[in-house]
Amino acid sequence: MNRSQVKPTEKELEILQILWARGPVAVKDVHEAMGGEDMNGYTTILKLLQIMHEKGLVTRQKSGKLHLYKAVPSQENTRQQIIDKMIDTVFQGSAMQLVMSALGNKKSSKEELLEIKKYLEKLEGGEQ
Amino acid sequence: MNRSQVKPTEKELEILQILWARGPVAVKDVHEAMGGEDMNGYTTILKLLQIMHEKGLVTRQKSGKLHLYKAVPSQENTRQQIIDKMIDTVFQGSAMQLVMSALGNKKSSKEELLEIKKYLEKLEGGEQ
DNA sequence: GTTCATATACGAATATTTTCGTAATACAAT
DNA sequence: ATTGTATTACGAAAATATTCGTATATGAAC
Repeated sequence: MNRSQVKPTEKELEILQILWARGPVAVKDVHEAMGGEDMNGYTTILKLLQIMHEKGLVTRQKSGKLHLYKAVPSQENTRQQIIDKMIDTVFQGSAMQLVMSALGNKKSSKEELLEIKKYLEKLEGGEQ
Repeated sequence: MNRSQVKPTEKELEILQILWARGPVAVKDVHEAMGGEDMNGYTTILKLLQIMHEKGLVTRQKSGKLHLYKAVPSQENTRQQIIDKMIDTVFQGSAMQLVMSALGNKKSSKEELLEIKKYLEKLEGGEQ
C-alpha cells in the first residue's frame, strides 16, 4: 500500500491535476492549461514545478532543451488523503455525512446515482 | 439561500469545528478543545479568534471579563463550499468520483452504507 | 561559431498564515 | 485602593506559499 504522505499546496494541487490528466508535459503546457499569462506568469509556473521537483512531487526528464514533468503521487492516493483529512476535520469522521453533502448539493444525474448504488452494493458484498 | 462566501484558513476551520460543536465558548475552551498548551499557545488561539472576528467569521459577546465566541457561517454552508471546491479541483467536477473515493477508503459500516442507499433513493425520487 | 528564440535557474520580493512575547485591562479578593 | 490572577490587545517574528525579474543556458538556424 503506497502511502507516500505528501501535502501539496493549493497551487501545487492544481498543477498535479494537469499532470495527471496529460501525462508528461512541458512547463509551457502546464502554463497554458492553467489559463496562460493572464492567470499566472510563466516563470511562476516554472518555479512551482521546480519546487515540486525538489519536494519529490514530480519527476522530470529532458527532451531537447526542455523538461517534461510527470506527477509522482498517484491521483488515487492523493484524493484519498485529501478526502480522509476532510472527513475528519470537516465531517467529524463520518464519510457518510460527506457523501450526503456531496450528493445533496451538486445535482448528480440519475445515471450517476445509479452507478453509486451499484457501487454500494459491491461494497456491501465484500466487507471485511 | 445564504451564500456568505467565506474562506477560512486551515486553522480557522479547526476552530470553527469547535464552535459549531459547542456553541458560544471562551478562548480557554477552544484552546483546551484543541489540545491545550502542548498543541498551541494560548495567545495563538486568542489571536486567531481575534482575526476571525475582524474577518466576520465569528461574533463575540462579553461575559464578565471574557469573550464568548460563536461561529458566523453555518456548518452546512461551509461544508458545501468546501466540497464544491474540492469536487471541481480534485474530482474533475464529478461528485460521484468523490463519493466513491470517500466510500472506498474509509470503511463505512454496513449501517452507514444502507443509510446512504436510502438517501439515494430519496434523491432519485425528487429529481428536477 | 554567432545570433536568435526559447527554456531553465536563481534569488529576492510579496503575500498569507501561524506563532508568540509583552503590555494593557478587567474583575475579584483583600 | 492595592494586589493578584485571568483575560484581552497588539505588534512583530517566523513560517509558508506565491509571484516575478533577471541572469544563464540550450539548441536551432544561419
